[in-house]
Amino acid sequence: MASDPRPEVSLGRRSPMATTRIVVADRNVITRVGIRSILERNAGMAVVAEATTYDAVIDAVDEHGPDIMIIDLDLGDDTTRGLSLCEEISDRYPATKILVLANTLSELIVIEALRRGANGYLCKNDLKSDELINGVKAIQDGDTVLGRGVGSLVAKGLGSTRDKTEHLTDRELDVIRAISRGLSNKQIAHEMFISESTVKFHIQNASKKLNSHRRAELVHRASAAGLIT
Amino acid sequence: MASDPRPEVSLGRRSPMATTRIVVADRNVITRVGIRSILERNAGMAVVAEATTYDAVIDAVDEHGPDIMIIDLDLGDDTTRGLSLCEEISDRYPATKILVLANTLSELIVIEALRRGANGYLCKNDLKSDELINGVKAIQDGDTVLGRGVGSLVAKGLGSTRDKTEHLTDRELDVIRAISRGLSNKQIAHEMFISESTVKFHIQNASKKLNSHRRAELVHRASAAGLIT
DNA sequence: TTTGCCCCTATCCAAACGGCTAGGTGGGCA
DNA sequence: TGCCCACCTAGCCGTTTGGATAGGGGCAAA
Repeated sequence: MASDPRPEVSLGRRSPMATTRIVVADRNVITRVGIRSILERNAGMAVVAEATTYDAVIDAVDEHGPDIMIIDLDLGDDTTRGLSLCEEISDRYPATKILVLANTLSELIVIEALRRGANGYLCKNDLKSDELINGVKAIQDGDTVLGRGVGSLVAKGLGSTRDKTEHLTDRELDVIRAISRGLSNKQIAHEMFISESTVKFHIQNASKKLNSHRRAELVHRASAAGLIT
Repeated sequence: MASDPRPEVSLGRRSPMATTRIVVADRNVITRVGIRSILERNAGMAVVAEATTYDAVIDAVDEHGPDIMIIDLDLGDDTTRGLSLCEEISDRYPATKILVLANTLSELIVIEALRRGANGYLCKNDLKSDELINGVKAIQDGDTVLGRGVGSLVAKGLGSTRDKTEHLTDRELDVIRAISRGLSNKQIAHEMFISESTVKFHIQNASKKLNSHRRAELVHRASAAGLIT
């Protein structure tokens, strides 16, 4: 809990004696405790609050105005809300840097997160302790940090996917979710009160965006991207 | 690679009142550190080793013969190997209890894990610290522990799904993976050196087992069950 | 006001799919 | 030895798709 004040070297560019105040948002205790332990082994970092829901994140930031916000986008059942959260925080508290700490690596999400104000994106899997610590430091220094694999993924997709990816629209997502439940176009049309043609239209558009040619692939990609559950 | 930066306490031989010796297997440092912190806040529990790969788990168990093995099935890219691991450990070291600590809640995986020798299944999401600690204690006492939500899920599925679920066979999984890549039956047939009929055959069988009627749904269910990535 | 996006609809056709029945092979286990 | 099971193949038929093309209406930002 209490950070042990080990006199570490490299106070770097930051002003001496300044503690980096961090808020951690993750629905998973184990992860929260883990992050806290790793960071607080490091002089000058203190986790001042933990949050487990979207609303709690807002409250925590309001209350503590932290230097860094470490957040797992997947707090509830909807990653999209996590993204909005990035936007809201970076709008209202430009001084608070945001580090996304994700379970999965998805190009779509990375790009969206960065567009909405995230300053870094690390993937929990195979992350090393010092990568986390250095990432936090770098972000505080104003850098943008993309973890191993993340950077290349984004770079690779910048030319090709980025322009056409953007978002899937709400209707497109609805349709994909319906497809994942095994419904036919006719059934989806009936359920959504639209014509079968429209269903096909949405599917075609979503397919172009996710670069797939079969509904099964579409579902898989959307699923892998965390867009559907 | 280099494991934890904290010095381990070696306690010599196990005395009657000895500590519970625990091995933690998870590819995620944050999680490993978190589990260690939570457990070691508790007198009488010591994490004696950490492992990040399937092979390392075997080595660790060989070397330490722990009382409890806490494992995330999803160590590599193949959950199935995690399941085999449960089987191997519980065969070779019946005294070592196995607690599965999963990211996702999947009926199929829970049942498989239990059948293969796991003594408990907790879901990391929304898990509380004391649930973890109490779970470990209960398992050491010989109980089987199913976390909140897990138990009811299994119970609900016992009559319906269990008999027909069984396993998907290797070929069935191969086919599903191919489908998720957007391949047509013809393409899959070509890729797997079998006839289109056979592809359809595997799909039909897999569909019955996962109770789906459309390949898109099949992919989604397999994906949700962690059977494909 | 123009532009752009999202949403909706339509029709056409070849290809793919699902659901079925009815077989054949080889390995492992009782 | 016989049975079970994973695996493989075949053909049929109606339905569902993918892909393309060609529109119209509404709403908001530029």
